[in-house]
Amino acid sequence: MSDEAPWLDEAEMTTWLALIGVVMRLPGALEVQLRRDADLNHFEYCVLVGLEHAEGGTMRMSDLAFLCNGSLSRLSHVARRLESEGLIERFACPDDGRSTLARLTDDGRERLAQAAPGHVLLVRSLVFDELDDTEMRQMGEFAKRVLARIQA
Amino acid sequence: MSDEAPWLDEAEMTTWLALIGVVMRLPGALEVQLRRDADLNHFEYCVLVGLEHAEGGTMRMSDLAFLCNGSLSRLSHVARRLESEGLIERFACPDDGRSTLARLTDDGRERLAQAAPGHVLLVRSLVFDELDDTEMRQMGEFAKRVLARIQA
DNA sequence: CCTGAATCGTTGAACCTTCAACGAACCTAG
DNA sequence: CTAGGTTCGTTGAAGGTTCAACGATTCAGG
Repeated sequence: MSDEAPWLDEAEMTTWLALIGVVMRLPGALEVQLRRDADLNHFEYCVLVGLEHAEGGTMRMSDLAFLCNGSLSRLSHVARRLESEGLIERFACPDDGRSTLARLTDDGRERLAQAAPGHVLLVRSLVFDELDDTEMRQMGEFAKRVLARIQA
Repeated sequence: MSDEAPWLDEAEMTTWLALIGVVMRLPGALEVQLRRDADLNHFEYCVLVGLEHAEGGTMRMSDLAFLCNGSLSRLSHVARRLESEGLIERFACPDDGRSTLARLTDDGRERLAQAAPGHVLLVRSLVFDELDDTEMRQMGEFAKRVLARIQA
C-alpha cells in the first residue's frame, strides 16, 4: 500500500470529498435522462454502446463485461433482460465453446439512437462545458492513471 | 444544455471512458476492504464518517443524506440497519418535529476505527500515491466544479 | 386562526446487483 | 488419452437501492 501519514490532510480531504461526490452522484444524474429517453439504466446503455462500437456489433460476454466496468454475473443478468426486449441477441462462439457472443440487433440500435443524443448533451453539460481543452485532457489523464491502479 | 457538436471527439471520449471507469469501479474497490475490515458497505461507512465529523456526533437525516450523496430513502433504510446493529441511534429533533437526528454511538465509533485505517491506506494507494501535490489539487478542483454542476 | 403547500422521514414493493455454486468447455502435464 | 485445473457463462438466493405513496409537522397567506 503506502508508508505515508495515516490520515488525509485538509487538501487531500477536499479533493477526496469532491471526487467521491462525483463518483456517487454521476450515475444517478445520467440515469434520469436514460430512463426518460429510452427506458435504460446506465449499465444497460454501456452494454449497447459497447456492442455498437464492436466489429459486427458483436462481442464476447467477458470482454463486454470488462469494457462496461461490471462483473460477468451482472452482465449475464442484464443481457437476459436486453435479449428478452429484443435489443441484443446471444449465440455460441464458433471458436471457443465456452464463450458466448452478444450482438446488437436493429431494435437495439434504434433504442440507442433514442438515448444517445440526450446522453451526449447531458455529458457535455455536466463535464465538458465546465472544462477547457487543457483541463479536460488533464482530467482524463488523471482518471486514466487512477483507473489503472483500481484495475490492478 | 449545450449548443456544441453532437458527439464526443476522440480526446473527449478518452477522457470520458477513463472518468466513467473510475466512477464505476471505485466503489467496488473500496467496499472489498470495508467489508473485510468492518463488515460495512461504502455508503454505511460514509454515514458513520459523516456523523463522526458532526458536532456531538449528531446530524439531521436530511443533511446526512446530502453529505453522503444519497437519497433520504436510502439513508432511512441504512439507518435502520445501522441502528439495529447499535452503531447509531435516532431520536426526534427538539427544534423541528418533522426532523430526526442520528447520533453515532460508542459502538459505531469503534466500528469506524476498525475500518478507517485500512480505508485511508487504500484511498492513498489508489489515488493519492498516483498524483503529486499539484496534480492532486487540480484533480480536486476539477471534481469540485463538475460536482457543482451535477448537484444543480 | 385556518387552509393549502412544502418539508421531513418512513415504508413496502419492484428492481437491480452481488455472491456462491454450478456445469460445460478448454488446456496442459504426465 | 486423461485427470486436474482454469476459463466461461448462467443461475437462484440474499441483500441493497429506487420509486411512489403516505402520515406527520411546519410554514405562508389570507
